[in-house]
Amino acid sequence: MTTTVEFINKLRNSGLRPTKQRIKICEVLFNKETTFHFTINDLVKIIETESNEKISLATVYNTIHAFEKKGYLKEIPIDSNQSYFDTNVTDHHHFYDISEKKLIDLDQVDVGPINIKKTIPGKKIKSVEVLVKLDTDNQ
Amino acid sequence: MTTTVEFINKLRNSGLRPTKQRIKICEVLFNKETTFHFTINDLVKIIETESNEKISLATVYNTIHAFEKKGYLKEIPIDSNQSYFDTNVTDHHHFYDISEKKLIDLDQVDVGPINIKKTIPGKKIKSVEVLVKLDTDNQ
DNA sequence: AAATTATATTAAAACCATTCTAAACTGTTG
DNA sequence: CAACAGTTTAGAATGGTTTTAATATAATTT
Repeated sequence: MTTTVEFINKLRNSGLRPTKQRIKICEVLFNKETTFHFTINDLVKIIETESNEKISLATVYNTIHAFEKKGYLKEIPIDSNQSYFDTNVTDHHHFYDISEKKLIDLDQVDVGPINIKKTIPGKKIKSVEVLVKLDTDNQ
Repeated sequence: MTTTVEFINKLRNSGLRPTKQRIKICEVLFNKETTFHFTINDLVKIIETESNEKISLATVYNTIHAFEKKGYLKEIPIDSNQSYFDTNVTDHHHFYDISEKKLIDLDQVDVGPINIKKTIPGKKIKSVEVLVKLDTDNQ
């Protein structure tokens, strides 16, 4: 079970003071049984439904960005005008269901090892992400 | 050498009439020795510099979307609020240089075969894209 | 615990890539 | 030439994200 103390640690590690709003964000993000994908709008809706209180967009963006920077969240690259985030920060990949605009986790095992054979001088690889786009299969 | 006739074909295939503006877009996109990556803003700048005439954003977006739909261009998924396109429509992948915000092609050979072992009922794979993010290597 | 300082929250405004709109324009056809 | 269909355009609208500046809260100092 995740405790409030852990949330406070995550916040402090991210350079943020533990406030009521931020702890609420933590509860929504990190107190679930499974990891999940979300947009900022999704998140705001969940928070406001669960807590029956409004939260400012600025606070949410602030906190999410700090968490992402620290590695407590991952942003998933999709060619969309909306950012998708993942509370699953282990190394893995994604299906993207185009028609439903939904993400589905793809374990590393389901993709196999990827060995990038090209290098760029002065640059090092930070991440390798595979995005598999899915279409409806109308045979 | 690419000719105007080919541009007209591409346009007609994409359901667009060949107009002066659209042919200009084709010249910028398809009359280069190498393929390249661009944002809409990049493209507009190139067009206006090369032709010394203004072009409307709406025209550019229209044309680019029609080409993308038809497969004459590819959109590259990056976690950004800006869309990146590629005139290289062969199957390949990308490096993304985070600090310079630049894309670099990664041939399939440089990545190796990717075999997705998971399937989703009723869905078929439309594309498999690998994005390798690069950081500055300050040992 | 009060006072002080530093940081957070907020609503609203600003920003900016993209899309939409409605009027003017172009080209084609009868 | 008139009528029609599709095109271009500037500017407005949209929508996700960021910034702002006033107010509130948390942390630190006394």
